[in-house]
This record gives sequence, C-alpha cells and structure tokens, in this order.
Amino acid sequence: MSENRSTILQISLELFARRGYEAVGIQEIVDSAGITKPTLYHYFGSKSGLLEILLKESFTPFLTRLADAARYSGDVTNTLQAVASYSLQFAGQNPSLFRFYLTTQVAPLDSEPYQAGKFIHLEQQRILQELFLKAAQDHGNMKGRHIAYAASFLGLVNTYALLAVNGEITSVDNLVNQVVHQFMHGIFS
Amino acid sequence: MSENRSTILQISLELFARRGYEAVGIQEIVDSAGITKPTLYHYFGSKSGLLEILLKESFTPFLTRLADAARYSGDVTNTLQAVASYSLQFAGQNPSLFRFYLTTQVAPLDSEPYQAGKFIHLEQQRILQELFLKAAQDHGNMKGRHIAYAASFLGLVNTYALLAVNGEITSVDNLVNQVVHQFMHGIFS
DNA sequence: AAGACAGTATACCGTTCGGTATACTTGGCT
DNA sequence: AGCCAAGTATACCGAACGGTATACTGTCTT
Repeated sequence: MSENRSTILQISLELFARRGYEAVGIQEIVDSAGITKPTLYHYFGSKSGLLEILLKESFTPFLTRLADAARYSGDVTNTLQAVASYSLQFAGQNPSLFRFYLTTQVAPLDSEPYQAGKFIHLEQQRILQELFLKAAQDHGNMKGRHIAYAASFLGLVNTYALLAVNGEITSVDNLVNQVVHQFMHGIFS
Repeated sequence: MSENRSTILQISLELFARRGYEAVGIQEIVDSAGITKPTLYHYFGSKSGLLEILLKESFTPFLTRLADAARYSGDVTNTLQAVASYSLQFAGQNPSLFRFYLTTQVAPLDSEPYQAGKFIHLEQQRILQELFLKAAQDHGNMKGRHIAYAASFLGLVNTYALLAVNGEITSVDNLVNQVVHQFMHGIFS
C-alpha cells in the first residue's frame, strides 16, 4: 500500500543528499520517481513538509536506539564504544542519509534544512550531555565540561564517519576503538 | 574606488551565511546592497563567479598564514597550538565567514558551494597532513595515521570554534590549550 | 448498486529565478 | 573639444520555481 509514498521519500533523500535541498526542485523529484506533482502534495503537503517527514521517519528510530546505547553503565569507555559503534554502523548502512544529516547540522540557522534537522542534534546532544553528566559523578576531573565533551565526541564520531563514508579510511573494523581511544586518551599512547 | 564591489562581497557573505547560498537570489543581494543587477554582473559575471571570488579573496590570506603557523618546529604541541590559535582567532574575527565556510565543507559534493570551497579544506588537509607526517619521524607511534590525525584535529578545532561562535562556550581564553590538550592526551588527565 | 474516499493525472496559476540587451553617465586622456 | 572605457540603470528574457483547481480512476463499504 502506498508504494509511491516510500518511493518519493527514497528518491528525494537521494537527490537532497547528492545536490542539496534547495537545489532540487519538486518537478525533478516527481520526474525521477515516475509520478506527478499532486501525488507528492497529497502525501506531504509541501516541499518543507516532505523534508520534515523524511527526517522524522528516518531518525526517530535512530535516536531511540542511540539513547539505549548511551545509558551509562558505570563504565565510560564501554558506553562511548556502544554509542560510537551504533552511530558508525548507522552511518555505514545509510550513507546518503548520513551525508544529508550532516549538511542539515551545519546549514545556516535560518534555513529550512537546519530547522527541520534541529531535533536530531538537539536530542543527540541531550543524550550525550546526560551521559557525561552522570559519568562526572564517578570521575571528578570531568566535571563542568559535559557540554564541550558531548559536542567534541559527536564531532569526532561524525568526522570519522564521514572519512569512512568517503572511502578515505580503509579499515573500518577497529574504527570504533580508534575513535573512543583517541577521545579518551588522545593521539599519544 | 569600486566601493560597490566590496559592498556586494560583504552583503552577499552575510546573506549566504544566514540563509544559505542556494536560498539567496541575485535580486535580494542587489536590493540589500542598494545597487542593480548589471553592476553585480559587471564585477562577478555570474552567481557562482561571485561565490568563487568571495571564497578566494577571503581565504587565500588565511591559508597562507595557516601554512606559516603549521611549520613543524620539532615540538608537536607548540605547532598544534599555533594552528589552533590562529584558526580560532580567525573564526572569532569573521564569524559569518567561518559559518559559511563550514557549510561549504559539508555541503553535497555536487553542489556549487562545495566545489567552490573545495580548495580551502584540501589545502588545510594538505598543510596538516604534512605536519603530522613530519612529526611522525620524531614520534614512531604516530606513523601511518597522518590522514586521520589531520582530519580529526581539523574536526576538533572546527567543533570548538562553532561552539564559541554560537556562544555555547564562554571562556575562550584557554580554549586553544583545551583543544590541543584534548587532542594530544584525551579527556582524562 | 451506490456512494464515499484515497490516489492520481492534466493543465494551469502567479512569482521568482539567473542572466542580458541597450543606453546613459562619468571620468580621464589626447 | 572629442573619445574611450568603466560603471550603472531601465527594462526585459525564457525557464523554472512551488503550488493548486479540477476531474478521473479504482477500491472498499454499505
């Protein structure tokens, strides 16, 4: 049922990821999907509605599982490894989605992509800040830095994920360990 | 002489940074600048020409000085501090430019902003890879990782610079030390 | 059998897009 | 004075933009 709806979502994601949200027209989407405009407007109401639904449906399950992975177990390294592992795995399995998500995160604050993707990195930051806040109770030297830690850990994960997706890094097997280790102990050691 | 030219550059940067390259029309630029279309086309030839010249003129001096700061002196920490210091300083003094530069870096590969800004992060990566390559001669455990190191150091600097520009981080005084220390020794210690 | 409703297509709307042909003004040079 | 070239404005171009009014088709319910 409603095969056209999922076709539109899939095609538009591919186009948005490759050429950018603003550069892609409605006409181009419906042509690529083999349908017509009213069909798209029937399901999504507007171009920005399509964008919102696309991000919402793609990332709600991701965020739920990320919150599970980030539940602090008393071992910071283990928890961070779970977070990095799931994030990198998700990025590897959905390269177009991950690329597009990155563009929304850094897009201009007034742009539609940023506004539509805001909930994703707000929730990501909330999850990680909570993790580092709890961890700081066990590790005094981490106190008062949970915001910076959350941001820089996310930045590091995203950086390595982008390298992997771009094929600029070959061995992905121990990428998780590499990311977490670098975050915890730096490049020395 | 040619005050209009620099007005166009300044206004268009502000608009691109706030709303995104594709979302901003030529008409809007010339209206904001108080001039007309032919004037803009006289100086820049096209919208993409404006973008190219804008990035070229803004970042050529930045890259030159960055290369100076990144000259390896035998002390990795010192050199990285010089790089981070100059980068954060430049970002702080040109917040709009820095924001827009970040969007070009993560923009879709086929988009005009990415293509126009490609030379910047290619040169940044080249500079830092060279630095880490030379440093690896003194520090054996860094060998074979210069690509990942360059990427993740840049990612870390950009992450903190964005936090600072967004006002999510207050104390900027020891930000440089914080970035370099985290990169070298991790969050522990 | 009849109606309701979701889904889809044809054809069109006004607006804005990037870009330009043409002409006027201005300054400096000969 | 006469000319040239840079710089700027008026007015316009065809194409593409996001979006929609209307009508047709099927399927499912009653």
